[in-house]
Amino acid sequence: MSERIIKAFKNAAIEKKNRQDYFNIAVSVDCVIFGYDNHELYVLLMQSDLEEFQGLNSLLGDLVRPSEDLTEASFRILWERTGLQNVYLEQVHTFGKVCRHPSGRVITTAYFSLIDMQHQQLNIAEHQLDWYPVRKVKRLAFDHLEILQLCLQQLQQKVMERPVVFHLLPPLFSLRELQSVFEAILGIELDRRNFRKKIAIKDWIIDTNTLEKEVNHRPGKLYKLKAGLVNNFRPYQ
Amino acid sequence: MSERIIKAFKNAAIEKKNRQDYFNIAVSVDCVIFGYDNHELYVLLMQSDLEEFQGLNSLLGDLVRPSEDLTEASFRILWERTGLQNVYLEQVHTFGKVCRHPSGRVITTAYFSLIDMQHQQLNIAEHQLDWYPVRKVKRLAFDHLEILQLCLQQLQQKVMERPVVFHLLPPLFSLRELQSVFEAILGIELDRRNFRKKIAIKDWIIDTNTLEKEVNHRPGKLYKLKAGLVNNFRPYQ
DNA sequence: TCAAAAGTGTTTGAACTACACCCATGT
DNA sequence: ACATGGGTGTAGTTCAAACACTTTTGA
Repeated sequence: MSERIIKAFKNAAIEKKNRQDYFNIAVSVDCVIFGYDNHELYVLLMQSDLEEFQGLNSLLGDLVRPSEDLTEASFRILWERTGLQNVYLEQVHTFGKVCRHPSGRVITTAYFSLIDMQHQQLNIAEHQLDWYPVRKVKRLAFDHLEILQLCLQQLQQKVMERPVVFHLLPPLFSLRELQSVFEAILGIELDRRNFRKKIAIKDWIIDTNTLEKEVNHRPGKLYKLKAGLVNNFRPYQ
Repeated sequence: MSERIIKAFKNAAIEKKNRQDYFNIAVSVDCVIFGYDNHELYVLLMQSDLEEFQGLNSLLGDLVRPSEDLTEASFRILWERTGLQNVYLEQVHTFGKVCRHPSGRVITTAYFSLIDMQHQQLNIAEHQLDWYPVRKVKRLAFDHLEILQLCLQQLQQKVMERPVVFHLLPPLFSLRELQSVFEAILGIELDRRNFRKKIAIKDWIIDTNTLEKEVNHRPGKLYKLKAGLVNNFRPYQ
């Protein structure tokens, strides 16, 4: 099998290499799991158990098994570490520097994921996971800080173009909450009236004719995401 | 070394796997090399030498060596197959389906590249390469058609935002040529006056105070790309 | 009645679209 | 002189930003 792969690539002016050489790269995926709560964007991190990175946090990642697709591996990691299924995942970039992992050659494909951290029950304690405000994350193991930053940047770029933020919110949400999510992601304040106009134009949400409850001010209308706008299991664009 | 990698990933609820299992994924890169000539966008393809895909073309790709970065691998392929150096490369996506390669498990990271096909001398004949109009490519080996389409889409999305098209042109070019490149990439016609206004606003190019020569009509002014706008060797965004 | 957030419209400048005529050069 | 593309401006429209007051509810 693997001899076939090497043969299949023999065509160019490459040197002959033996099996050992070509199958010496491990493949992993790392998931940047974003959550939102109370005007703040969070990322789910675990404690690195690598001695080189003692005391540092890292993203949730794992080696990809030969029998699973890259996306399957990401869904598996989310499932194994958090118990979540049916989450939104989007591939961002593959990091392939020779020395990015201290134990050997590992390339990793980064995905970001958006989840409703208030209403999904995570097995957080069980796996030593914790939510950290993205703003405050200054150091991570490996090149994970770089990965986090690129995923955030990607999220920022897409957030106004496509209806993705709704994965961070419960099924029913107020416009105030929605605006707050945008502000947390973009790191800027938005004008309420202009924001509402923009959202109205996008035609992403539906007025449910219900109101917020248990809130000590005038309750806002609750909206829901329009059906059919999101493909959860779309591995790319 | 590789035992260390497996150990390094032991933390989660993964099953113990032996080395064989984890190092059974090969890693390759595939390059979508775009060129422009005479109102048409081209892509550089080679004949697939895999029996499963006899008669079909494929992108230029190769296995990544354990000792080289992912980007280095792409530059190497470009260099080995075309003799080109210093080209513009941008990572697009990593394709990781289990069955995408008939000979075994190979994940591949796709890059696109933009080169000035009129003025760069390629070793085309030597490697059975050829330029094909992107519009006309209907079938390719592996999942390479999908890769090509995604790269084109990415190029289309970026082309108005960032000064990348200039890599498809010689150092000096007329506005007519520039517009033509945009039209070829986007597959639409543009209004000349509006296009010029838009480009003027971007502040990407400089009037060189020279004129086209050997043209049987009124010669256009020649422009050049403003210095400092492009990082060639930027592996992502 | 107060605090806190909900809800709502108008004005201005910038950018985008559509569109037509004269100009410079080679043959 | 003519054919070919080079070069330019204006009017109408759409989009983004700035900005303030009234309303509803709970305490």
